[in-house]
Amino acid sequence: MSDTDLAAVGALLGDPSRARMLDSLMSGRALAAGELARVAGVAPSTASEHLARLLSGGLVEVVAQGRHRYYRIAGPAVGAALEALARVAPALPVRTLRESGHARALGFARTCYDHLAGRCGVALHDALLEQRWLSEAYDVTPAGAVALAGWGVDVAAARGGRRSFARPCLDWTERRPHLAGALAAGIETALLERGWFVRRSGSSRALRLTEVGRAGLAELGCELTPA
Amino acid sequence: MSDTDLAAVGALLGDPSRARMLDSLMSGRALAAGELARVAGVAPSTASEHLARLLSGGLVEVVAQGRHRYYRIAGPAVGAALEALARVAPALPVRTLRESGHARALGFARTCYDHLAGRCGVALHDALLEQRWLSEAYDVTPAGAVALAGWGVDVAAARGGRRSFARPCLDWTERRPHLAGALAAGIETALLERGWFVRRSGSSRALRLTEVGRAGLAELGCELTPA
DNA sequence: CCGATGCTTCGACGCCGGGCGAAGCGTGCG
DNA sequence: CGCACGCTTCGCCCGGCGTCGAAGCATCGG
Repeated sequence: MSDTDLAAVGALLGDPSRARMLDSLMSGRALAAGELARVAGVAPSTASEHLARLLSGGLVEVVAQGRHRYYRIAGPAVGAALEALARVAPALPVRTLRESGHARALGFARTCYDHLAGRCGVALHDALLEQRWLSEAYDVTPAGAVALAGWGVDVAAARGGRRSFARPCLDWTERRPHLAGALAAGIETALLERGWFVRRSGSSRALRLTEVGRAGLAELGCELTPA
Repeated sequence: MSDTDLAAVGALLGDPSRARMLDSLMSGRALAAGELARVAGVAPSTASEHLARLLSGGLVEVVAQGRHRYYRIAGPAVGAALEALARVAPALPVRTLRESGHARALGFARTCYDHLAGRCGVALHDALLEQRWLSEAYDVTPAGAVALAGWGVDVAAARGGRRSFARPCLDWTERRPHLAGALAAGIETALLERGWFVRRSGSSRALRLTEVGRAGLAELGCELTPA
């Protein structure tokens, strides 16, 4: 009847527990089954069944390490689909102060699969173009190559893979583009490495901008409202 | 707990009946509730409930016309999400000869939300670049503007909207890009208008290449295996 | 080796939601 | 004006799936 089984993958995403797990994994990190059980708020046994389903559905992949099994998003296509879906999903009404704080933090800086998003992500995107580190065709300029290398970004490696090098990705909170693609992933890694951002404890995707990071972004000409 | 309600959208897509409805609507056309009930294979009452859910979830919108209510995909963002999801969804094992024929037809030519996809879509994409109607940055060249105007494509209108003008979109059967965006939608409309393609009866998305269309594509340098 | 830890499998339970037919409501045709 | 038609709402049934705890397997530490 149908060509692809849209319903099957939809059903996988349709369960709140599984959705929370996937949302956590959208940080780009691989998480152990136990941690995923905790973020989903279910018993380990329940989480295990969910993960088995996600696995056989091809949405996540697993790597066994010792007595832990680490799960992660199966590939860029899955990440892209989740991004696209999140853009459609309506924002939940904010209920508690805690959630409100969390939402504000997400709007300011978060990871989007494996790259930087939120107001910081958009600001960085704009700055990279403004400073001509990136051309309008989203290619790295000679000046940009030097500067990015100074940040510890391996531009050549980002260009190597099959994954798209760099592209704009519409930010679902800002409604303006941030940078996505292999290069964006490399930049994200480098900025975490350099301590410009740290992952907020207790939240899977929210990031905190450090003083070092704020100074670094300011040097690029990024204007950021405090938080 | 969560920022967006991924699960809510997923649950909407997770039901086979709703998925079939959405798949039909991915043709870009608006369909009446009764037709959607038929393609989903459920009673009108059941279909009505599904449509009410899709409506309140913001995935479809409705326009009342006489005693019919026509439903269609709510917007480009929803279409993009469904496309991205279809790329993740595994192809179902083909069970019947009829389905096999259908699958072959889909692989050859189909609509992807509102533009041309499948082998024909990829061939057209390649030809547009090859003939330099489109630049490598996916902008229409002067020669392309003239030629497309001859097809009846309103290039200026496509450029006007907020929607992206033209961009590559990875084809999930060919694993090579076809053309998407406002321009692609205009081209699709023009080619249907000119009778290069006709919608296959009984299938929502599959297209049949006419003799006129085959000749036209050949003139562009498209090489197409028979079917 | 034996216990602790992390994860999965199994069995049982409960509930949500998809299914239908009948009835209600609005529109269009004769 | 009244019947026919398209669609939705309502009440009901039932199957599927998410949930947990207990038990079964691996791996690591002593």
